Amino acid sequence: MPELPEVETVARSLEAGQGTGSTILGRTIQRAAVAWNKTVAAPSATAFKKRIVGQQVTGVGRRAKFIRLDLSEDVLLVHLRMSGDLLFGRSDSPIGKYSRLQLYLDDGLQLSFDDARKFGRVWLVKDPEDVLGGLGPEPFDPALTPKAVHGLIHARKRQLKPLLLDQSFVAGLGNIYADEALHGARLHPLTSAHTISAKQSADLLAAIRAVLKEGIRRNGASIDWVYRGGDFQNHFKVYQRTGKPCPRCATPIERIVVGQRGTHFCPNCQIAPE
DNA sequence: AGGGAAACCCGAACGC
DNA sequence: TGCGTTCGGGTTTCCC
Repeated sequence: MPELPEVETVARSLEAGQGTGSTILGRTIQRAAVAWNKTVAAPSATAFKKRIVGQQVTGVGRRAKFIRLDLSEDVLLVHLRMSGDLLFGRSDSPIGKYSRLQLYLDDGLQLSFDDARKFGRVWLVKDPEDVLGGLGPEPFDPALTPKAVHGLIHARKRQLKPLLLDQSFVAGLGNIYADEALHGARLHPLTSAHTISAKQSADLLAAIRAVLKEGIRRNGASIDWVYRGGDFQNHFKVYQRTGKPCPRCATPIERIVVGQRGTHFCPNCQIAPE
């Protein structure tokens, strides 16, 4: 077994089944501790613990913003929301101030779900579709051709920004990536979906993929005081850059609120709808 | 169908 | 220094 640091952020390595992901595979959950009841989506922390103990990790993966651990009987789904973190380390590591759930594995290993703001949730379900069923396609799904995307967008009479955040439309975009993608495609966040051209739909799809790729390459964004190791926040073009020059045309970035969400855009590159 | 608002949280950043 | 207030992230739920 590879030498382990005390704790290690696990989310990134799970999808590929590399590193921590492969280290977890095959291990059995010996004991579970729930430090914040609401972290466990349902039905109760006691039932959750009773059910998960004894199960073996048979697979790891991701769907949209959910981390997925396949267990021998059930599937454990983890949503980090804003401030959540999944940490892997030795079971004798001190329990963090914000630890909400600990899973003790064999061989002295521990998987811990930490979350300062208590927004994150975990689900233990027989059928992951109970939780994931409503999600739209993955942005990198090959079936999502420019033509298919244009068909989907054109069918919607909705502002682009809330549409991109709608997980049932396309799964996996958050506020940062929606703003950055719209800037990349030179589309104004308030544009009605059904008014955009096929070319613009294709540009939007390309921009979504480009922004996600860059975010992944930079290990994600560490915003606020929540540090997770990534540095994408130093490369935002519009997000949280109100008043600063657009990297494309130097016009000051503006901030508006759309669907209760802070929305950043360049008023010159991203032309407002009539 | 789409939009708006509130609720869930709490550390940080602000105003006084 | 120490209060009180506001903010924002993702999602669900409810209401117009």
